[in-house]
Amino acid sequence: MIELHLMKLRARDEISAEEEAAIRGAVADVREVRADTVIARAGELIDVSTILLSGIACRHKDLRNGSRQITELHVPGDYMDLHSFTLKRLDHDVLALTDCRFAVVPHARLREITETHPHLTRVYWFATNLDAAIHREWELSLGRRTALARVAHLFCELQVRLGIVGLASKTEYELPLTQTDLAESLGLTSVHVNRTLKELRERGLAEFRGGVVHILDPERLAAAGEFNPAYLYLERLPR
Amino acid sequence: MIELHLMKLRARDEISAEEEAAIRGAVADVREVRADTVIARAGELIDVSTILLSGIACRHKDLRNGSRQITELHVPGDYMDLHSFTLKRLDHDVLALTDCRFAVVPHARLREITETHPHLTRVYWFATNLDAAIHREWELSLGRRTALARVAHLFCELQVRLGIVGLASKTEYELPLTQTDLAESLGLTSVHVNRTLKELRERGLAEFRGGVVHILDPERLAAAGEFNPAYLYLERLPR
DNA sequence: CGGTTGTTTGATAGGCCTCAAAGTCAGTGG
DNA sequence: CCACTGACTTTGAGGCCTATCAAACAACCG
Repeated sequence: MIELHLMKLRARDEISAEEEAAIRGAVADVREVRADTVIARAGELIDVSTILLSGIACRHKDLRNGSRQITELHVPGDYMDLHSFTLKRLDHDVLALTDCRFAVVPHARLREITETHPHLTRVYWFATNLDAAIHREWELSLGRRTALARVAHLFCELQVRLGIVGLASKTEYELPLTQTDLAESLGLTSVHVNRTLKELRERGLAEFRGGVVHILDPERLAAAGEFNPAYLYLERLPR
Repeated sequence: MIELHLMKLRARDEISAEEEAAIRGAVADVREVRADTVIARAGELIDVSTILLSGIACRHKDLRNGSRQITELHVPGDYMDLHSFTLKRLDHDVLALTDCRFAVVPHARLREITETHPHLTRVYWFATNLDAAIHREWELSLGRRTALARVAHLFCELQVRLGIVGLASKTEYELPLTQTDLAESLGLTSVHVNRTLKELRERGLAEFRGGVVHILDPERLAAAGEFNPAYLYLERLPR
């Protein structure tokens, strides 16, 4: 059930059997929602966090004129709002972009973990710091990368993140998003995303059709996006 | 010495006398560097974190073509790289933008805190989550706000953050940065920042001269940047 | 099979970038 | 005290990347 979550954690550190039990024991509920459902709303006091089990979700913030910025995409295994445990409120919505299943973990149980499992606490602290590292990389994309490089970079990032939980091969993975979703992640318009996808295709770098990403030339795609996975912290170290 | 750091923490939660002692006891050293010095380098294994005592510093990431994106500005009282405690390496440089003084805290002492002070651990976890919230707000700026709104928003953010530690009044604060520094924070060129500052001045919203920000009309400036300080979590809550 | 959602293409516009040079100012040294 | 220097700011001209507006096209669905 939360196997993918454990895979993600174990890609970065060792998780003991006892810690695994604590993680499993923290889950109070599993829920399913349809695409377009708000899973956690900005501004409200929150007392649970959620682990994505299947589907794609996002964190987003909107401007008054209706334009939307997705600040991170969530893949299965991700804690979508672990940071609400200490923040108490969110500064963004968490939105299901596809139908989603997720586990619900009461903050009270996370608090117990911080009182009794220092190492697991650090592992979860790490997990939120990893989210922040992704935010920083996206700031670089949004601030400095061209449209083509942004798309290329995102496709590389998702290949790695989905690969960790067994949902991507080297060259292919499902990504059931619309071009508008991509645009809102990349700080572009859907029209320009469409043209940029066309260019990626014509250059033989990657294809995006029917909710599937085909990476045609991994090396050149990574080069086009200046993708360096260091910010995803793919090493097992004691945290 | 780390008074400003304590002010920042106490704006968000209560810190007991014993916790304060633990915070103070964690400091191993105080150092000073000149402007343009790298305080922590991306990619290296790190075993200390640093608290900014005076000056302005930043986190930044660069592209190969030399363009730079500052992902967060640090003001006195901020932990500049508390996240390196769990990440072990940084995905970005920490750079002094002005002459800076900072306290050095070995990770070993942070680890002791996580073993013995669960509440203080959560407070520090909160602090890194606050950094992430700032990253998200900057993603929104970089992805969706106009140049004018970006500058306006940044000036509002820094007024609040410097105000918390007593370094800003409602309408004025020192910000000894160049227009190039601002450009690298805002995803713009220095030329365009210059023109945008001119427009802010002509509209009677804010002035930036000689390293000082004058907010001429706080309400209209906040409106121009669509600034809502909720993402800075200015409420004392048990974390 | 009309309605809805999402994709694709075309034409035009504009915000910001690039390149270039002049202006300002503090600091330095003769 | 005044050239000289270097760092930063300011302004101008032109261009490009991406946005905007619009419409055709495709795919799915009740």
